[in-house]
Amino acid sequence: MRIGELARRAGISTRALRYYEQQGLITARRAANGYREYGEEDLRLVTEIRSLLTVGFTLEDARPFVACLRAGHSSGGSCPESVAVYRRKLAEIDDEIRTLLARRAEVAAQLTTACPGCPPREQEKK
Amino acid sequence: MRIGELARRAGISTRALRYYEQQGLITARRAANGYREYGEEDLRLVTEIRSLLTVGFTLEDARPFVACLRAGHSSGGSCPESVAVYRRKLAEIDDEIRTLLARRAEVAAQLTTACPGCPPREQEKK
DNA sequence: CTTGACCTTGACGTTGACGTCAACGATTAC
DNA sequence: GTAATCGTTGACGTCAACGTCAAGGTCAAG
Repeated sequence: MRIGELARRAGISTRALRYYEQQGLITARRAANGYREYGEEDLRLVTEIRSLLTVGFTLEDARPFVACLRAGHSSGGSCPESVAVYRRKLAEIDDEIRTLLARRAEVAAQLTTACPGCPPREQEKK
Repeated sequence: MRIGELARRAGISTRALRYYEQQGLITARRAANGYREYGEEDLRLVTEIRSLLTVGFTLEDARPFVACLRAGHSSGGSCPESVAVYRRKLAEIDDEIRTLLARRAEVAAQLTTACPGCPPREQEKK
């Protein structure tokens, strides 16, 4: 399939696909006229990249997952490099959560200080 | 005082001060030679801006606080516009926290799916 | 007089993942 | 043949809060 079809099926733009290729995440063989030609396995790669991006991974983070899939593994996350990225990401997310909780407390404190009558408006915990 | 001294006392760069001025957050009278001249109240403004930025506010968010201080209030957060920003920020922070918690769960789930033997490594709740 | 420390206004670089032209060739439909 | 729809490679724009030159003026000390 060509780039337009892959883009539609993956739900992204052709620009994004060319960008991924430029970043070395995916490759495409070329038809005689210079058009990019993709197979089903490329859709798989793009899908993996997308799902990683939507949970906050960078393209750089996605590299080992793509490599894992291309190495023949059924899951992009089953290689040790991918697992390492998972762990690092979890740590990063935990850090951000802690930072945000601290900020929230700080802002709430400033609000009650500056405006003693204002209701605190508790956050519901899940 | 001139820009260098204000920068030192506020703990920021002169570039940042010029940037704040360019964004209309602070103003400076000019000496005969063109140098910016600041007073103690400007240090107060800059300090307010800084403390807001460090808790995740944008310069745009800081505007009403600066206006509040310049209007003569002892606290930048005691004006209704500032309180509105406080509330909006709290909502934004809560949103981000929720998003991050969802992401964390998602990533943890993917990790255990891709690597069933890997220890979950629980996050400590505070 | 000249160094050195300060100040001035531009103006480009940073970061990530693309969006959005521009200017052009290829293919298909009619 | 020609219009519509695809594809190609650049290359600049986006967003925030500055960092980092560049090229030059100002001022006190020695």
